[in-house]
Amino acid sequence: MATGDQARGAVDEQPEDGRRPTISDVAAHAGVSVTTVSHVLSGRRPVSPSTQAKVRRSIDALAFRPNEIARSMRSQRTHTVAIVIPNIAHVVYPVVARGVNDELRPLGYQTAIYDTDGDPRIKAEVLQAVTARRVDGVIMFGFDMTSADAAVLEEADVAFVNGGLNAATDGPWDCVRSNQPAGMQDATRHLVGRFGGPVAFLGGMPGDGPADIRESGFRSGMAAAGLEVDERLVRRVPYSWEGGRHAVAELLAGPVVPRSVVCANDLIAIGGMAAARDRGLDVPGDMAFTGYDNIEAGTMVATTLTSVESYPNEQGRACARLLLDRISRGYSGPARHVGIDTDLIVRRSSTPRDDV
Amino acid sequence: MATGDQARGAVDEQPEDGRRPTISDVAAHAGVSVTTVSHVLSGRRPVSPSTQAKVRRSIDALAFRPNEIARSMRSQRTHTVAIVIPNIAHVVYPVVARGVNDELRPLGYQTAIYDTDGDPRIKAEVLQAVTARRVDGVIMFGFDMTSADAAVLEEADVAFVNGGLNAATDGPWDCVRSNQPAGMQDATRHLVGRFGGPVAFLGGMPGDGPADIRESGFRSGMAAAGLEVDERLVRRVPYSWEGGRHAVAELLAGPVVPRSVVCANDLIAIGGMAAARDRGLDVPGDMAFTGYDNIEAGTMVATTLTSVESYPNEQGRACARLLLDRISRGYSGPARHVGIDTDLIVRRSSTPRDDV
DNA sequence: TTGAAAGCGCTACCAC
DNA sequence: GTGGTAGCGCTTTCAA
Repeated sequence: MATGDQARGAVDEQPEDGRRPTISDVAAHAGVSVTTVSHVLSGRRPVSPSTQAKVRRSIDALAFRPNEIARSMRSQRTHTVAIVIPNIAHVVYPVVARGVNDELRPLGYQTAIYDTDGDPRIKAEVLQAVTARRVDGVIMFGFDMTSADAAVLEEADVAFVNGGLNAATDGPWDCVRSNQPAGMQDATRHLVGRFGGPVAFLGGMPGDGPADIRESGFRSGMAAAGLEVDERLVRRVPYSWEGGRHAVAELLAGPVVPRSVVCANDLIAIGGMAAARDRGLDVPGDMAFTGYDNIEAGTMVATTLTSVESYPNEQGRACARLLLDRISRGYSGPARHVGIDTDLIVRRSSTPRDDV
Repeated sequence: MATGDQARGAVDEQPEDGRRPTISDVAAHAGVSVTTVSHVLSGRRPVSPSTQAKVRRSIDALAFRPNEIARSMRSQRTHTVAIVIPNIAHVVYPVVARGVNDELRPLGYQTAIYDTDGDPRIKAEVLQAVTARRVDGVIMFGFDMTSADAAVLEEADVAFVNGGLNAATDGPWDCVRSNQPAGMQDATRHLVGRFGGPVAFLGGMPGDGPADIRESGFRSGMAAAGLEVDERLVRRVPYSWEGGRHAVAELLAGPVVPRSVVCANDLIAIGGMAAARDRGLDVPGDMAFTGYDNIEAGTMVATTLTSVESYPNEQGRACARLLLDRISRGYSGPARHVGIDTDLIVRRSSTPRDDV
């Protein structure tokens, strides 16, 4: 059969000397200049069809792949974007990273994920590493970004976007923020509207996520509903199942038992529901709950959990778009701040039986 | 106060022309040759203390950071390792990535995570990209790696390790495998030993994870326990809560109701338990379950789930170590295959009440 | 103990 | 339509 020609085209004709073929190997093989090879590769200059064909044949024959490092060295572009996050094992960050990747890959950019383990020292190292490696842009997600961080990036002349956690005050750089106060407020009003008070708030520990911002959302939700906050029902606990379980157990032993419990994340809520159930309470009949993050586990528990969805994928995409504006669309205007709205996903933990 | 000197040392004295300082800027500033600067940086050649001091002062003054791209261009090493995974949003992969990172970072390597979205076309692209960017090594995790993949890597002369899914037959390259058959077998024997038959197996869909390998583990567990497999109780369902719920609902409507249910992952098990509970069954009183993966949700459900822990972090670390042997410790011997054992984490779903 | 200079593989400016 | 060649910023001979 006549399989010979095409098949042979892809075969490495070069003596295998361990060295990858370079552009000048191709030029020599095709009998043209490196300039010409470069131009058939880039298409930045017309090359006659016959020469093109020759060159392409040589490229195939030698299995030539341009060395991106050398390319970057000249062009000062790496077509790589770094996303720096505190902890890849945390629920939301992988989804954010996917969003970034989804937006970037079609445009020929690679996304490299860097994990700092929530350690500022490692963050600094990573920042040095990515700037030294000359990535085209950096997405800092889930950090309260400091001016020092920004200075490192600016000095290295690499574009960046900050996303994720709401900072006390956003710096003069591009930001993507989930509208968490509104999310908490929605949850609070929803719960109060359906079940009334007393209302408890189980917040996360400060420094381990957006603790304060969610509490303030709760408070404004209460204000909007015209209710006073009972400070005895406001607790800061670890962002964990155990934290929620413990807190609800304590509330149940306390002077005021809440009718509604607004939780700063789903783990707290799920733990809280478990504690309520352990004491023989019905959820939501005796005590209603909302969570935050809309994790999968919330759909798998006996009483499915009403939760705030913050669309981390979309947050990632938004970061990527802001960054692309700067690194490939030439935007160099003032910093932009984009907000991503949340949605309340209502499930059984806040749905009176009659409504089912 | 005498803060002047140190503070000023870190200040950029160079007129800000937008260009980052290079090694020759430092040389000029210090009044030495670039060679000397290079050697104080690398320590590969003795430099007189006074010269060293001069150079270091200039480095600080100019805030010089060596350009890693240029460095890589000469040295052909990037000190970057890529880990390629099918889906960063899947439970286990982030943990694997952390394991890799934990092992690599102390040695000065960066870990860049690449997500293929489970798409072989994207996998090929990523492989091309990663080799063109000349990473020092690649960890392919969670793929049934093909010889074609291996060929790409080998031709590019980049070291690699395959980890995660058990392939039908491992290729002639370094592999890290979780000992899944033994894990399933343990779970099966555990369940049978405590509750006996009939025993059901709810496996995942082929092509969407290690479906066959887990089923074969189940079968050998049954054989070890001296029980026949009732084929009516062996089902392949999606690796999801809904898949498990549906399957158990069907089993309950069928001719044989299982006493024990071995599930190929935790989602299936949790969904299955929900279905059992919906029909008024007690878990484990009427029907006992085991899962696989030991996800967090398994500790948050009403009846906590017995599950197989496969130590993905350790799998990642093992991959990293094998890779390091090749890229920095000069190992070039034959392919090595390392297995990571699993443990059965016993919880309430398989613990008779008396035992609690 | 120090320097000059030749590249690493590529792009782009100039020339023809 | 095509080619020569000067760098990108660094490391590493070779020479002093």
